[in-house]
Amino acid sequence: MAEPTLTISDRIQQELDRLTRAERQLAHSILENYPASGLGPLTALAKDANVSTPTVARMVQKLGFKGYPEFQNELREELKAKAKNPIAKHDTWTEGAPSGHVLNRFTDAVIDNIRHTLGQIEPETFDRACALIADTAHPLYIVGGRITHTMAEYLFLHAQIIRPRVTHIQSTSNAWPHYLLDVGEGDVFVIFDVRRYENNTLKLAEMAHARGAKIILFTDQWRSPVHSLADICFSSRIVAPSAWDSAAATLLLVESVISAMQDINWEDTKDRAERLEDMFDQTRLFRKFT
Amino acid sequence: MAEPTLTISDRIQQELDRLTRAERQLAHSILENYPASGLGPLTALAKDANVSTPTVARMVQKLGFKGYPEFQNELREELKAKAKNPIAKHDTWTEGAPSGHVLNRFTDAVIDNIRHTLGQIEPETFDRACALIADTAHPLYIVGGRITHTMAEYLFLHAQIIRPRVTHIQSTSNAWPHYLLDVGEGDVFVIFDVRRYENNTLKLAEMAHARGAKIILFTDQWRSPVHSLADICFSSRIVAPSAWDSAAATLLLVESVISAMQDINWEDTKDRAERLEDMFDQTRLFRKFT
DNA sequence: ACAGCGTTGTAATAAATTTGACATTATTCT
DNA sequence: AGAATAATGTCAAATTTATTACAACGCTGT
Repeated sequence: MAEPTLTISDRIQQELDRLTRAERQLAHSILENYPASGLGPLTALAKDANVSTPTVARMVQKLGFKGYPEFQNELREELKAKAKNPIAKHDTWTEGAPSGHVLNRFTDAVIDNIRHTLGQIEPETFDRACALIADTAHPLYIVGGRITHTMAEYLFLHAQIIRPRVTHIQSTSNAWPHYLLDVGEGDVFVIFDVRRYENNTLKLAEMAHARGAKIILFTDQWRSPVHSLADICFSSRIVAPSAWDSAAATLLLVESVISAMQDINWEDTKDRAERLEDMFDQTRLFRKFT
Repeated sequence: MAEPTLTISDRIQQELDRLTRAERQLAHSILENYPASGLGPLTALAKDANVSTPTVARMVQKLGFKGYPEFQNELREELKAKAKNPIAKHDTWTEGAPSGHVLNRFTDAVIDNIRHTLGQIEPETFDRACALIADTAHPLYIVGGRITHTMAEYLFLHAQIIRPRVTHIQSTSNAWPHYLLDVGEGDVFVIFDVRRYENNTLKLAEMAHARGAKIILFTDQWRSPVHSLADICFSSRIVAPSAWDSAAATLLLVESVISAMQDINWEDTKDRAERLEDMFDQTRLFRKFT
């Protein structure tokens, strides 16, 4: 399908010469605040341009639309496309694969999720969360559920290098109450809970909250019930062309948190990472070369 | 005049908790294509969000507008203001954060990684890999290392729903040789191995290869030594503005594989997923509503 | 100057959108 | 488990909005 790629703005400018006096007046009024003015009621647009309503109706028909509503519809489509576009300039991500291929469809969805997720985050909130997570004055607990424990563990594995006193709890394990024994005022909990919200996770959050712990929640756009207990809540978009959800946007947030954490405690982190390297050397766990 | 500088989008997000189910559904629909969808007729918006028209009317009143037209009016004002604003907003992902903020820098890197990663994949190779992974005629083994076992487990958790005979092996566990006892000709191994390539993983791959297993490798752009044994190799870009690497592109591939797998075995998957739901219902592990 | 034609506005009509009243359904609390 | 309450949808009335018909105006050329 060959996209016209001709915006209404373009079309109006093209026709400008063929338009009559009142119509030109109107055209300029539309272009003045494009596309906002065209999206209001016909009456308002006419008054704005100091022309009569039928002039508006006639002009949109001259431009090839059946009526004003159809004209507005296309304006809105344009707006939608514009919002999507900055990133979607890639027709296909994988060369040689049709745009309907899983890889392309899935990647589109993930990029979209990322954009929406990031768009909803206030940088101050994010910074505050990172400061809390990086604060070594309080123990850090990381909690995940059935699927999300993978994200929790990913965070844990890195947090463990960056700072001491980090614990990973799986809410699906029935041993989780044990961990709460030592929890006190001001301890920090990072909790992951996405769709198919888990009862165990909620109970755990309630108990942690009752003990005065601060809760940072990573959830989806519909928000886990834990969010009412959370001090800070990040909701990622997780929709994907699949029977299951995508964790990609969540992972991006987690990795950003890790990156921010290490910047906060850089001296410590460097030191700890070096000591870790030494220990790895002694265990011969990794290959020295290649 | 003190401008509130609070966009409707902000206000909706702020109120999100106080909104009811149908209203939240609607709110998400508005934010999905913001502000385009809110500028159409109330009727269309309601249909889009699968709620009734009065729900829309009620919500905009809850947000403090006299009626839908007034709501639209403010949306248009917002749009005008945005268009007038000399700073082109959309070069940062998180509004309000400077382009040097971790979130923006990290996201840029991840999108770039995704682009590079996808650009190097041949769709035929990908399809072949998915066919192998989905083929229930052979057992499937999924192997991960120190950090990558989180990706391995993510794949495992989903693969387990989609097909039988899936096993997750952590190469860092010293029990991994046990798993190789039963491995035979044609078994399929999915192996994750990224920088700081692990000796255990390589040994495991060698033994699996010696037994005639097929190996599908997920590695980074520098390629794990396992790649010489692999039938299929995917290398993701993993560079990030951080002391550690980003797994986001790898996760995207994994999720795409999951999506493709389920399409291949859809009948089976559906059946298995339903049975799983039943079992979940019986365990009361998840919340039924909200 | 005035006939003719194209342009524009006024007013009435038709169509649509929005809002309000009420019944039904879901949820919460006891 | 059942009553009370809140949420949601259906339907109809009211309002707004778009369109059409027609009259007035102004320009152009003879």
